[in-house]
Amino acid sequence: MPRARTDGQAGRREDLLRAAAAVFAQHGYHAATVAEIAKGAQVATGTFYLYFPSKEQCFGQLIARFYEKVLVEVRERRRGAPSVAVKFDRSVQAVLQCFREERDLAEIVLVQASGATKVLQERLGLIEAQLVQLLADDLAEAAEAGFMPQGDAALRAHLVLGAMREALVYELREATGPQAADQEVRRFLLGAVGGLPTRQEGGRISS
Amino acid sequence: MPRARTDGQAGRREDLLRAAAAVFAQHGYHAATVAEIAKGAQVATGTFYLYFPSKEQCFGQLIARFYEKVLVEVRERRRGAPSVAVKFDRSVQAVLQCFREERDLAEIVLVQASGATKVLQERLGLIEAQLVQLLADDLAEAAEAGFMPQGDAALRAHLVLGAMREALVYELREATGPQAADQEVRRFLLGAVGGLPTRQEGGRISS
Amino acid sequence: MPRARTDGQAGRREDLLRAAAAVFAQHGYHAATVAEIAKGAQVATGTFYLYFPSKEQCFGQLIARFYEKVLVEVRERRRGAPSVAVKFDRSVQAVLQCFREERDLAEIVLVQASGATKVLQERLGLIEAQLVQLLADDLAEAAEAGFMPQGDAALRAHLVLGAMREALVYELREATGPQAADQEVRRFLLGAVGGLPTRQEGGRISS
Amino acid sequence: MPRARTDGQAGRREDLLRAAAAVFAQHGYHAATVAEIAKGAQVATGTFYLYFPSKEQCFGQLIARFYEKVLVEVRERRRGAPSVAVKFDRSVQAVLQCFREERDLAEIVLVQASGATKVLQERLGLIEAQLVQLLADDLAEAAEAGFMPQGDAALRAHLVLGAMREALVYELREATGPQAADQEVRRFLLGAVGGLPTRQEGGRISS
DNA sequence: CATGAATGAGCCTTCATTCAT
DNA sequence: CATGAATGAAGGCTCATTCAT
Repeated sequence: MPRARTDGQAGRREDLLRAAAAVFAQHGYHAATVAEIAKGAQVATGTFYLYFPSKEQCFGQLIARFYEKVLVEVRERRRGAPSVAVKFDRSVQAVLQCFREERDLAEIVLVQASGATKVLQERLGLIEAQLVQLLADDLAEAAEAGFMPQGDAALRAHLVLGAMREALVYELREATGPQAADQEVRRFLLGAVGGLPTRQEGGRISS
Repeated sequence: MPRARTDGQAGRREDLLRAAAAVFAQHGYHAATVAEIAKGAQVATGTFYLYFPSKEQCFGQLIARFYEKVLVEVRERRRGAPSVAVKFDRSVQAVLQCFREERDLAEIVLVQASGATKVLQERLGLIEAQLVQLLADDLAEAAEAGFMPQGDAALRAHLVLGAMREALVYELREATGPQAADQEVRRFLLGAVGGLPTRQEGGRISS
Repeated sequence: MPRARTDGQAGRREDLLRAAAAVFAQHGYHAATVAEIAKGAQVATGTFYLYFPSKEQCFGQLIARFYEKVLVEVRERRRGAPSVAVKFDRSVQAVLQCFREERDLAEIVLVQASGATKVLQERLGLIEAQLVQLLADDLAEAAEAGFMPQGDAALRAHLVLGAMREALVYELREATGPQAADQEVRRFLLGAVGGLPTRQEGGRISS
Repeated sequence: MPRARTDGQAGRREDLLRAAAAVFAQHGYHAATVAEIAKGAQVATGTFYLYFPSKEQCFGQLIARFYEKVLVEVRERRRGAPSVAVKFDRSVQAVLQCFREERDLAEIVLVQASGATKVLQERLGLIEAQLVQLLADDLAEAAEAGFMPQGDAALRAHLVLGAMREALVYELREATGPQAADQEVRRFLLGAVGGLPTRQEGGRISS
């Protein structure tokens, strides 16, 4: 019996994804049960399987969907940047912002994902690699331009990502005000990366 | 029938911890089974429970034991450092080294731990906090001394830790030569942290 | 939205029965899903229940309809047979022919039916009993006439049916030419039954 | 907690097989639940999986074990038969006897097996093929010797098997006295197969 | 101390059936 | 009549944990 949706317009699928995000974020991949997700979306257990082939795929789609949105946002923001430094800085800002806007998904991607299936981890790895690539390109370009010594750009990109990840987790855990953090993180990363000059961006970076 | 231990002197407990590290590292917390751990230690399943109250506790002890060893090593290395910068640099080096020496435990602490129980995550968080504290103290001191702008030292410490974590994971995954990476990571972090002068340490940092 | 029927005149019900026969034949009673049957008939799942009270009943009707057609055919062919032997032989031929004409239904009745519900098995048993009865009557009559020793005619009829069943299944599986098989089966059964003389029927039996 | 076995000597595995045979025989493959089998063997559900990898495999082993015993018995009985006819007759008798001795397994192999998985059906088919082969060899030999017209020996063997199967099912259902049936079936089959002379065997066959 | 067979709660997943549209 | 999304009971299977030996 197809019970009418409480909500006006959004679909069952969205309800389920929302509920899934909440449950996965709170309990982690394994402790989360399909039953609870379904309950959170106010549907029967079986309904979950009308929209997702499995719990694993649901988790995977949640991650993919979000991370791809991040990538889109990052690429958008980078467009037309006047310099490598700005491009890099904007990428960082875009990532931070995206994650901040979605607490549950941030928790899932940053913390819980590693506890999931191997398949899932690989899937996430593939997407993450794209972001790493963008950052690595910038860093390679910057090194080329003499802003920093030559070196393993990929490793550097990972370092940047790692720092951002931890910053976000820190915010998630400590509920620190994002604005203050933002400045810190950007300064930290720009410094780490060789003191690239980005004076004109957002103004406040120039310490 | 108490089967004679293969090894000369170490105890059952150590066998089990070793086996547990291997199994947890390979499969992650959830996919690891007590049966496989016991098998790896050449003991019966029940024997596992003679040495650990539960799978969860076993995992916890594994993490705690290792991370505390890291802390000890870090504190040791910091003793008698001529400056904040050196103290900080030495801390970073100590951490990197410790994790590199124990691939399985590194994998567990850095990657698999987040997939475990909430209890376990909190336990790990508590220990990690001590390391963060050390780094944060250094960074606060450095800021005090004018080496870098004042700011949220704890956040900065987390950034440092995040970068290190990712560097190690990168090494774990890509099997990069550690030595090259080491230089990169140290330079990255020292740059990030304000260009602290550490010329005399290890020599090779001066780009 | 009542989608127009593809076929010219036959009803939804027939479409469903046809689709059901195909699906049941391919997957067996349990592995067959109502959804797939409906899909095969190009109808919505719910529509299935407009024509059948349940999956079980659908299967039952499929069997009953077909087997009753077999009975009708058998009775028809027996009419006016010059002797018991001919009557018997004609019955056998009729059964073989009917099953051969409907591969799907043959598969269902001969092979898949036994995997179904108890209720269904009983239902099939009841119908089958009618065919057994005809054969048993012939055999009893033949014994009466001295063509074969007295004995359990019902058992003999079952033996005949069993042999026919297996012959058909053999054909179904091995895709043997039916014509050759036909001779074998008839000879086998007539021999088994006491060498009843049926020279004039179909001609080719006389070895 | 390993509860002591009630029975004196037989193993858990046997208990489970016995219980499984009973449950499968009564309900068929699909309607049978592992829970009920376990209950029948007075063990917990999980215990079932200590002895069988799956419900499907359990069913498969049940069938295989029994049918192979049948084959062994048949081969044994055939040894040293003075003629093809006797060899054939003994085979039939051996099969009938084996099935009669194990009602549950007979029900499973003869009736319920076709409702099971495709994998299982193939497995059964493979074993059955061996029995068919033996019979086919006899029939080919008999044809060679001129006792019956040349023809498709494999088909004939299937006919024989089909008749036997149905006879057994008939007995299973009607609870007829086996002794009377035995004579009928043997006479039926020997007649079917060309009136092979087996006077000396069991004496009573000579009609 | 050691063993390992046994336990049983718990979870993912399927699918016949219903009913609001 | 037709639709097909929704339901939810039911069952196979896993594995941390226990305990009689």
